[in-house]
Amino acid sequence: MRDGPIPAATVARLPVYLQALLEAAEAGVDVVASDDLARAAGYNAAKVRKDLSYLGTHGTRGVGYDVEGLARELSLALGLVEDRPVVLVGVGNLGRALASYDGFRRRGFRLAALLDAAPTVIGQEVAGSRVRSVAELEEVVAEHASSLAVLAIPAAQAQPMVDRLVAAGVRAILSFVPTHLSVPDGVTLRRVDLATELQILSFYEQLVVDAPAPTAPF
Amino acid sequence: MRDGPIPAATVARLPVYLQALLEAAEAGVDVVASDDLARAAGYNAAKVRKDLSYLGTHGTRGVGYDVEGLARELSLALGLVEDRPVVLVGVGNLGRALASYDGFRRRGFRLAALLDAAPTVIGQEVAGSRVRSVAELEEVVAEHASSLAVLAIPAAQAQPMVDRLVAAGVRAILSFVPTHLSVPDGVTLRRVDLATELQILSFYEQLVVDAPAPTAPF
DNA sequence: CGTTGTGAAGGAGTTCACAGCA
DNA sequence: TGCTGTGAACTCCTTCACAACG
Repeated sequence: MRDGPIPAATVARLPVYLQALLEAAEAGVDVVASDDLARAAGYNAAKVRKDLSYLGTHGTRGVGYDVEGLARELSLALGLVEDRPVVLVGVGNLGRALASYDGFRRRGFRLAALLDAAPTVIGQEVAGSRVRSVAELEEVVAEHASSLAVLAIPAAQAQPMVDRLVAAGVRAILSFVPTHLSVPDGVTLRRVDLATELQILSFYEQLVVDAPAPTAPF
Repeated sequence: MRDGPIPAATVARLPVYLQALLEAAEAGVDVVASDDLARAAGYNAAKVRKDLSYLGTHGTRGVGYDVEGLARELSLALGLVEDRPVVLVGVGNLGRALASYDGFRRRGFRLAALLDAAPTVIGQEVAGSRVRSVAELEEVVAEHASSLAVLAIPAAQAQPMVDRLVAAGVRAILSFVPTHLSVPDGVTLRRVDLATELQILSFYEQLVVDAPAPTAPF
């Protein structure tokens, strides 16, 4: 079981397992077999067991995993012990949406501050918070002890902003900026690019149309 | 070079290359070496060359790749020859944001229709379109010949909606629903879960804090 | 008996390293 | 000479298959 670090591919699945477990708990289930969890998460049983084995988790042979206990272990592994303050930089269309999106709140994150550079936006009330000036970034990060930031600003201003966030103490950034951004070692950046996702889908959609029918002679 | 299908990992990077090439073109560059492209996209030169080789692309040895030509080839490979009509299902907080997000438009997609189930939302003007009833889904898909859909509705209604979209002729779905959804063979579904992304970041952020400093006793 | 936990096998993706060509 | 294109080596991830065990 435990030896080196948890593989990145496994880490990316842990939140999915957690979500599936919370749904199971909601439905009154209190034990799940790896196969049940696999079905709910969209993977397969072997993968589920291997993934969970990295946590040193113990299910019960012949029975399965305790839903509540496993959910607790996953939350702990992910560092979700309390509501984590997140700073959102960029309150344009997308930023505004993210601010209103209650999925963050429901899954353990609190948007502690909204920042923007535009004078017309600063001072506005968005999703129950007053937008502050990005000039106050360093104070805001310190004030809330935020180590997570969400970035939704234009590409041109993004790299300097990343550098400022890192200098201010942010250790992980979720970027919606459609450009490569560099961070130093010890800081994690994940990029979500919505148009890229559609383009990937476009590739496969088009493939299916072009390809010969895989089966059946009509 | 070309043999079997293009690896999924490569497909997921093609839009990133395309984006980098468009930026280069914007900046007046007309030839890039694999190393330049790698730097711009955040990968490495060997990966770039191997990826492009699957397209049967030919750069010029000793010189590099023609920016405009390669961008055209990538667009073609991705099926981005024209503005593709996309149907958005779910005009809540997130859906509203997606509707207003101009990244889709700028990168070759047109939100052809916005659909929702809530009577209070139907008929509203959102991002310049009138929201239509989800009851009209089948007509709307046929009308615009949309093969792509974006799904931003609550988890509870999601699977039946996926089934309806597929039955109506949609071949690729970008889902923001935080649950596993099944699609038949020949239909592609990509899931983007914003809270999951933050949870993954949380894991790494917390790791760094717990780990001993990797170098230098400062 | 049923399900976990895990070595071992297999497959996918990445990187190396260099021959081939402009 | 410089950079592409690509087999081969390597690393990472997934799946198999079964012993271990409640």
